[in-house]
Amino acid sequence: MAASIKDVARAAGVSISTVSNVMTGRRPVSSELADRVRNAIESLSYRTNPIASGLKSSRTNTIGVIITTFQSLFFGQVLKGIQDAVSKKGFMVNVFDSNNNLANEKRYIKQLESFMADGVILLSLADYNNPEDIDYLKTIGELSTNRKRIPVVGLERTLGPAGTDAVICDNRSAAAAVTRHLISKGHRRIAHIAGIMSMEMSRLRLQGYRDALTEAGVRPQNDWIVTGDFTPYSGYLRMHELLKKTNCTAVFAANDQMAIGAIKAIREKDLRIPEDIAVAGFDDIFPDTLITPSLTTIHVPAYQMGKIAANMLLNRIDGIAGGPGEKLTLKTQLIVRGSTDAETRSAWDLSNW
Amino acid sequence: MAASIKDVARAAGVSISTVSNVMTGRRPVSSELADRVRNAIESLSYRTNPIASGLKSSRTNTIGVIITTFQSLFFGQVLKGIQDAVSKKGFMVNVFDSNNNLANEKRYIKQLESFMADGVILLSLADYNNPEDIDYLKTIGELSTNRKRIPVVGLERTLGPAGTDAVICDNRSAAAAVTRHLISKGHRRIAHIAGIMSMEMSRLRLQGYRDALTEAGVRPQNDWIVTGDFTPYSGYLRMHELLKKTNCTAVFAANDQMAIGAIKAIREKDLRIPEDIAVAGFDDIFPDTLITPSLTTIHVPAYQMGKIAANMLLNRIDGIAGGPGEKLTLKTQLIVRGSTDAETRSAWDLSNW
DNA sequence: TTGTAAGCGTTATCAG
DNA sequence: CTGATAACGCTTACAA
Repeated sequence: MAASIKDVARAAGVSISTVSNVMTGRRPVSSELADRVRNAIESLSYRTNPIASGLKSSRTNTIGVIITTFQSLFFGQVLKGIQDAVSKKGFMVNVFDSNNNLANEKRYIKQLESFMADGVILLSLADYNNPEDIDYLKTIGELSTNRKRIPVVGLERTLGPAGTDAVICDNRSAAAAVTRHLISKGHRRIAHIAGIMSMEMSRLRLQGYRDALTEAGVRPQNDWIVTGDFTPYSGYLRMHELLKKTNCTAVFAANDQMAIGAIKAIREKDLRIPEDIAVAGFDDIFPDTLITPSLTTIHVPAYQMGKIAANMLLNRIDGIAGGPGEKLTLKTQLIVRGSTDAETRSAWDLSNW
Repeated sequence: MAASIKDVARAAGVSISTVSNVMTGRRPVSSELADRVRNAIESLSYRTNPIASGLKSSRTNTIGVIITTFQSLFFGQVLKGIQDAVSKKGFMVNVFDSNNNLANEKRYIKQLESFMADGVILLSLADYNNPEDIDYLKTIGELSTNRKRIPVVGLERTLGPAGTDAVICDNRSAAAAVTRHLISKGHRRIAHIAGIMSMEMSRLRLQGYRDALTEAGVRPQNDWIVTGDFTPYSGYLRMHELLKKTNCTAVFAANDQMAIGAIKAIREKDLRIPEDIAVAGFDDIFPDTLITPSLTTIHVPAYQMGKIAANMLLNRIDGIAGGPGEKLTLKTQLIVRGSTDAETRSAWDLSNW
């Protein structure tokens, strides 16, 4: 059985509060007693029991992370960033995969709440254009202001008007940039494979696509816009639809995985990329440079996003950050590769995977 | 503030023990009182506080998972399997990335221990050929038998002679199989890019490679064997070395990521694959079919591995499984693709990522 | 500066 | 079957 604070107190011949004070440093202890306590701690190899401590102080040194799927290279990077940031501070990470299902997300939030997680990083599926979800989002907002105070940081979206922290990237303008790039290559009939539409991120990317087309005097046809679920296979299926219904010369997918699926579909029709159809994605995941042709995309600093989200959260937890929610927008960057520009050749990028 | 058991007891006009008994079902309660309690629970939306409960019962409903890196597609799949298995039972998963560093692994184990995790799934870096690590491995073994009883399941390796549970794949015979395949293609001078040698998995794969060569009457030269760290970049660097030092016509890398790095190096020398040099890997991660040529490999059922490991662990936790450690070996399968066989053409596999 | 003691929300052991 | 009550290991007023 592991030694408890009592054992240490007995061994050092002091009271348990003195031991506690040595451990936490919250109150001064004379150097003589402190030494005795430290010796006892050492020889009993005592460590405070975080469960007991948590019961009293409502602190678990655990943060929850809820993402929509582990099967995403993008979130793998984000998770890594989070882990790196919090593990230095001795926090543990409880990960959950909502599997793109809001019911799961809600369940996990409750679990985290009753588990007294110290904070949550959340990629929410709730939609504040949907009346049904509004209550839930309000609940999330209250988590931060409650007596229990579980700060929440949103990933890739704000969590409602209440204004909790969030770290996002400029989806709309980035989507416009990549669409503009397609236009600059002479394309006019540009299709879009959108992501899950209950996610704001997807709507913003669609919006940016529209912006750029409108700007160029092109009226996007309804036919040009199809909706996937961010998986490669959905990109593949939707692309086959587009090939049947439209005569587009370019397609912009809301993420790289769908773009890669789209490329497969295009290939099956023996069309050349980019000569017959140009393809662009969003995220910049490592397979982009492995495929031929390599994929034009928007680089999103996923690792940084995780790291920053974690640091925002830690600041809230420590009470360093106060006041209203902060929204941090990360810079993205257009990366032109062979799928839109036959001249460009890029080597396999082997770093970071 | 969330309702506590006291609030429920007061609202229902019963004692807290009765409430507890209704919650846990550990002792019978008259239907009348049970109803009153259930109503109170409902209207106060009471959930037992797992922290407090854990303090008393030494149960946290949390399992720890320590892997060597998140940056691996392989472990992403494993994690998904674990998550799927345990979340049904209401367990949370604490993930840690040891970053291929034994010191981190040890630290995380301690953290998990004092956190009273109910169990641990561990891909350990400790080496029981290394005297320094033996004590640590003994500690791991004791974790399961201690008074605290934290069962541990090993991933990809057994955890020492003590014999805790483990789920592995038949690394040695699979490595022999892939090497034999290379031999059957007419290769004699076959190089090997080994993994981190403190990991048993790496040694077994090397062993299998030797087995097959010996069997074919080929004496592997020392030059032919180099050591990487499982990253693509290390495969790239080691392959360049091999190209300089040897005149091998084939290379077997201990995992796919290194194999892909090797392919890049081979390409840079303007050599053809598989005509000039054939390449094979191990794991079967999804990028294998995205690259050209696609990569011959050993399919390891990563998701299953995670799921099975989790179920073994849950059985230990529930006390269903008793007795000595069980070692489960998963079947692997040789997958021949274009990197060793010019005739073979495989399409992009879009499933499961 | 130090010690005593009252909880935190449960579970488990007793009597009743 | 039910209800007091004592732990579990710690933090934190409050007293000394």
